[in-house]
Amino acid sequence: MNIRTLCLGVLSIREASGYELKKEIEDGMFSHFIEASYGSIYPALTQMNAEGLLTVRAEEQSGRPDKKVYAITEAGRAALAKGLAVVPAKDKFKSEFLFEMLLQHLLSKDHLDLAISKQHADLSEDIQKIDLHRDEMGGECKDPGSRFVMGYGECVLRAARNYLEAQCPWLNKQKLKAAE
Amino acid sequence: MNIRTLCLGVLSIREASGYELKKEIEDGMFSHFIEASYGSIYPALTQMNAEGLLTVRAEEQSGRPDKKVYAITEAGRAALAKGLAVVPAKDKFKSEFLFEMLLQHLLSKDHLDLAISKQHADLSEDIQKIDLHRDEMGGECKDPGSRFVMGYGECVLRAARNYLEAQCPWLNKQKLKAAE
DNA sequence: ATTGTCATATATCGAGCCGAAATATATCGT
DNA sequence: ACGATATATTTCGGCTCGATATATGACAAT
Repeated sequence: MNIRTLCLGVLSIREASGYELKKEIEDGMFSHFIEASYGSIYPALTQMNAEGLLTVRAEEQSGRPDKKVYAITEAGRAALAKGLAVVPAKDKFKSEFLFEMLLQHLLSKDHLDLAISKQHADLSEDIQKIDLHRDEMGGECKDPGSRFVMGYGECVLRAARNYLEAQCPWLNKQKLKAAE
Repeated sequence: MNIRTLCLGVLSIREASGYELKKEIEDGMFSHFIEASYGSIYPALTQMNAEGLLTVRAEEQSGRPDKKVYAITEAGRAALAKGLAVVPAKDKFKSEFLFEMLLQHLLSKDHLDLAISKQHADLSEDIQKIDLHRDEMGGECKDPGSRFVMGYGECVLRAARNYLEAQCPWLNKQKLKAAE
C-alpha cells in the first residue's frame, strides 16, 4: 500500500487540496494508523492527475495562493479498488520508547522517567483525539468503518497506558497533580 | 534514532555479524518495536567500523563465506550513549489493516473476512513469539528492560486480539476449528 | 508601528531506508 | 539428483521523510 492508494482513499470520501489531505492524514480518522509528508503527497497528486485518476479545480481565494482541489475520477476509483485488493501488509510498530526501555541500564534515572512520562502523555493525547473524533460524529456514529477503527485504537492505547501506570505508580501521582 | 544507534544497541549486548544482527532485530527481543533491512545494516557497520566505533574479526567457516563479527568499542559505547540521550520520538504505528477496515464499504465481504482473520493470525503469532522469548529466558527474567518490553507488547497485542474477537465472534469458531 | 508567529497553500530536494536481487555454499529432505 | 532452506554479504533503484523555500493574511505582543 503506497501513498497513491492512501490519497485515493481519502479523496474517495471527499475532495480536497494537498494541504487538506495532509491535515486529514495528520489529524483526522486516518491519523491513528498512517502517516504521509508533503514531499510524497504533492508529487503523487500531480502524477495521478496526469494519469487521469484525479481532476483538479483551482479555487481562487483572496490573497492566499490558489487552492488546487483534487477530486477522484472513475478511473481513480478503479485504481483505488485495485490498490485495496491486495492482502494488507502486517502492521508495523516502531517505538524508540521501547528501545530505550530495553536498554534502560544504559540510561540515567532522570532520562528514563522523562521518557516514561512523555510516553504516558503521548498515549493520553492520542486517546483524547479519538474521543474528540467520536464527539464530532455525534452520539452513534453510523459509519461502521470509523466505529471499528476508533474502537480498535482506543482499546490498544488504553491497554498501553494501563500497563504503564501499573508498572510506574508514580505516574498516577503526577496525573493527580496535573488535574489540580 | 537511526540504524547506527540501533546496531550499537544490539552490539552493546553481544557481538554479532551483520546477518546475526538482522536476525536479532527480526526475531529477537528488538523485533517487537523496530525493523531494519540488510540494505541499511551492512553499510552502517562498514561505516562505523571505519569510524572506530566497532572492530571486525573475520571468522572463517568451512565452506560458507567468512563471517565478519563486529564488536563495539569504547568510542562505540560513547556514540550509543549520545544516540540514546535524545528524547525518544513518538511511537509510529502503520496499519494497512485499519486502512482497509476504515474503507470497508469498498471491499467484498470475502476480502474483509480474509483481512480480519489474517490480522487475528498475525496478532496471535506475535503473542506466541513473546511467550517463547519468556520461556527461553527461564522462569523469572532478571533483566528489567526485557521484562518491561515483553509485558508492554503482550498487553497491547492481547488487547487488540480481544477487541477483534469481540467484534467478530466468528473468529472464535474458527479458532476452535483450528484447535481440533 | 513593527515584529513575530501562526495558519493557509504549494513545491522541491537531499538524505535515509526499504525491498529485492545477485552471489556463493553447505545441509537436509524427497 | 534436485529443490529448498539456512548462512552470509553486497549493491542499487525507488520510495518516503524532513527540512526548507516561497507567498500572504490575520492576530497578538512589544
